[in-house]
Amino acid sequence: MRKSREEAARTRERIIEAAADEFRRNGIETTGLAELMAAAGLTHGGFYKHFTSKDQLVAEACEYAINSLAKWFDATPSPEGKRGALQTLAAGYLSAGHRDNPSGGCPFAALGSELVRADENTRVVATAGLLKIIDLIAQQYRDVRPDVAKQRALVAFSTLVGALTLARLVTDPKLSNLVLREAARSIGASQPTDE
Amino acid sequence: MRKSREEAARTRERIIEAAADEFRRNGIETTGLAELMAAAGLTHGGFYKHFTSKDQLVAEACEYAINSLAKWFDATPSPEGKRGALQTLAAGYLSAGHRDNPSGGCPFAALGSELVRADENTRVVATAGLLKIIDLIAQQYRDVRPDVAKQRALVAFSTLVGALTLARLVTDPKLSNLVLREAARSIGASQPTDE
DNA sequence: TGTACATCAGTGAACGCGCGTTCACTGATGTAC
DNA sequence: TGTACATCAGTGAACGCGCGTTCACTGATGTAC
Repeated sequence: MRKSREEAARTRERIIEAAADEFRRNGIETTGLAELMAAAGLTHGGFYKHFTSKDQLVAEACEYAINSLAKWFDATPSPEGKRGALQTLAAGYLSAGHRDNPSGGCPFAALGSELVRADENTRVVATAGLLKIIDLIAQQYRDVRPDVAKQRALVAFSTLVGALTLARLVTDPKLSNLVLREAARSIGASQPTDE
Repeated sequence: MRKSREEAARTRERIIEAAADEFRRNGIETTGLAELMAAAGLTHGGFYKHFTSKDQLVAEACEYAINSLAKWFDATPSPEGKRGALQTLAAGYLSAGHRDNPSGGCPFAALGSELVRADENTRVVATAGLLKIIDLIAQQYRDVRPDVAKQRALVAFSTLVGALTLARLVTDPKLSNLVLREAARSIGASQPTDE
């Protein structure tokens, strides 16, 4: 039954990816290890060959999810049409697609209130990840001092996370769309277009 | 052992209050009924004399918590010193006290990502509650049309919820304070002072 | 107003269930000579 | 390069535990006459 080193490393990565998806879709506390290992195509017994505890996996899955978000933030902002880069970024984050598919999306929105109660290590990872994200957003605020850009980025990201969370929990689709639209508009307005 | 009708009604209310507190402090899925009933000074067996299921309690506790928030939003906004009513409201919501004591505070920030996965009835209650809160905030945007005020209130509340959530999950106290401060400043700036 | 009976709020033990974690086992992979 | 042995990734059963829920019971409250 033993697998080669490379295959084992790939398995480990597969568990992290499955965990990142399942946690964001279904919640951290609500997702069991058996369900998770099954999603990775394994039985639950092998889990502890790769991780020392669920908490360790939570931290690594959180890191993985934040890195995905950072990659997206880094790749997205090429201005399209009349929109500036920041508008494009906000529109993508606050899209119906992102709202309706938490699994591949922002872990701060999908897990925000759960992360508050997560163990120290996970919160340290989340803090470092947040700073990375803030830096990427801050780069979109040109023509202002770096510390001002960071301040604006913090506010913008707060609005993004809050709006996506509210848009997801609301049962009225029109209200949900309104939240997304207005938040996107407000962030777009905070930085004038290149026109 | 039987209690009078009034006492039973008071017990029911006590359970709801304890649940609203414990859920916000400890999470919905993470808080057991036994723990909850103990917090209300009862044994867990009696729970089903008052509620048909945990889900029903979740919905009622959520409603209770939102009503508390609405009362606070309704009572707070008397401008103090140089601040306008909206600034005062944002400063209170984004205070260190609120951040450090989720139990009596905003359920959208404390439970946001859990409410997304809550049962239909709870989300309906949360949606109605959100509309009430938005209306109260919108009243602070004078001199604009009501629909514009509602749009601004939605954005402002998104920022409040997102900022408080991020401020709570971060392990660095300075960063946490910065998030609160900048979000408060941005909301204050969206409506000029009365001066 | 007093008595007899029904009601039901609250207790505490018990239910099945799924959780995170452990463990004996399997057999392909890696290592030593 | 070939053989013998150690390693260890993955399996599947089992562990104790706490969960939401049920239930028989208690005894004060409420109701009927």
